[in-house]
Amino acid sequence: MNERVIFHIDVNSAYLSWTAVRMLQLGETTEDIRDIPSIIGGNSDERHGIVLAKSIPAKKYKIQTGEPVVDALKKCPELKIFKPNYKLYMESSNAMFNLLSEYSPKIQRYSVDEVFMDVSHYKENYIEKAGEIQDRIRKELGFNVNIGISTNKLLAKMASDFNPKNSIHTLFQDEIMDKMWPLPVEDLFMVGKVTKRKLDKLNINTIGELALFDFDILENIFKSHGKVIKNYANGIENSEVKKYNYIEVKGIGNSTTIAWDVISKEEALKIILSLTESVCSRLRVTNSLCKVVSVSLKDYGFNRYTHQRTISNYTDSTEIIYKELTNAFIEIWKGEPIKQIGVRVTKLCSNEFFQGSLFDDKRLDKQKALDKTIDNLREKYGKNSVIRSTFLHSGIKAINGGNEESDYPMMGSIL
DNA sequence: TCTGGGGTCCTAGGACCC
DNA sequence: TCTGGGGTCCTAGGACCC
Repeated sequence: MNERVIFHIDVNSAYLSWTAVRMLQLGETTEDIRDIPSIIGGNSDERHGIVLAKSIPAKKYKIQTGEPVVDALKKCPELKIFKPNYKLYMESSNAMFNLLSEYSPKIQRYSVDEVFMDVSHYKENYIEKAGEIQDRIRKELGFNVNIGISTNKLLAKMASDFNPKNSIHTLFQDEIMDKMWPLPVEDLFMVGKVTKRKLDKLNINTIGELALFDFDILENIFKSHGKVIKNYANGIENSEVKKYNYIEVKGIGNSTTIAWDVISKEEALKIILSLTESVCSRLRVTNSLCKVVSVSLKDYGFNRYTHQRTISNYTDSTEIIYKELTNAFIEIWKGEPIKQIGVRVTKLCSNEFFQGSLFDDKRLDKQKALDKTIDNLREKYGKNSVIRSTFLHSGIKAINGGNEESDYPMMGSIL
């Protein structure tokens, strides 16, 4: 079998870079926010905003992705904060994807700012091509990317994480020992906080130590995950670069953290309804139906619990799904103050097989027509053009959530 | 440090069937 | 009646990713 050549392209501080480029393009500023301490922060007006992306100067103040905006400001009072703009990110991501598509038909969007591509057809000149891609993205789109190169997706991804930023790195099989094995074990893809803690106990500190560790012991402790990380540490991974539109979405969900204590059933149900509205409209936009609905709650101790219910028939009806979620909520809520509420639908299928006979029921037909009409109005006049009267003066957003990023499927845990 | 929001996959236990 | 073993489905929770 011929060896493959895989690229992993990763945008350097994507959200911040894209915001910087747009501001310069619009002439809003002559200052490049990549050169000053700056962050993209979520919902800084509410209490729960966190840092989504940071500039390199901000990094010098030890500001970290994921930490509360409030804390970041303490570390650097002159920090400039910008709101996230997911529409812009999708546009930027699309522009990069289109450019990259010129180089290979086997191209997989892994997340909003990461792409895998199989470029095995560039036999000898792949390094040159990587340089060309990097230059073109910088000149035509205005931002920097890292490119990792190897024979499989895992190694390409590990390589694109290497420093410095804005660079091209290879990580072929014969380079694993030198370039990957000395790294701390938590740098390995799929080694998170919990796995790291267990590896500590085994005195496994580097990727190399994991690679050489006894397999039976790992399998005993980590079950199937043991095999995954042992293989990854040895650079073994052979999944295909999947054309992204072939991957189906497994579930659709939205959740929200509430700025106040939710202690009444009525209030909680209103929030659930607002989340249901956005989940169901996403369901209908993708021509999908669902069979399982679940509600998840987080209390103030940050304990999360979920409850799911199976519906007798596949549906995309806001009314039916909301009714099931209401029941699910009543069944689990213990009456304690709630900090976060989430709604999710799974067991999806395409609606094309369900048109006609199954919807002979006149009442269902009517509901379907109503949902469709509302979707159309919202698309035409904005999502708040039609809102339920229950939300008037409630202080709760009529439609909560949505996901501009999910116009394409997201990543899975297996590359 | 006091923690957003979107996902996927895996596991274990219970229900139910043959 | 109180006993097998295998298979599948459902549900809750946990771990990981961006």
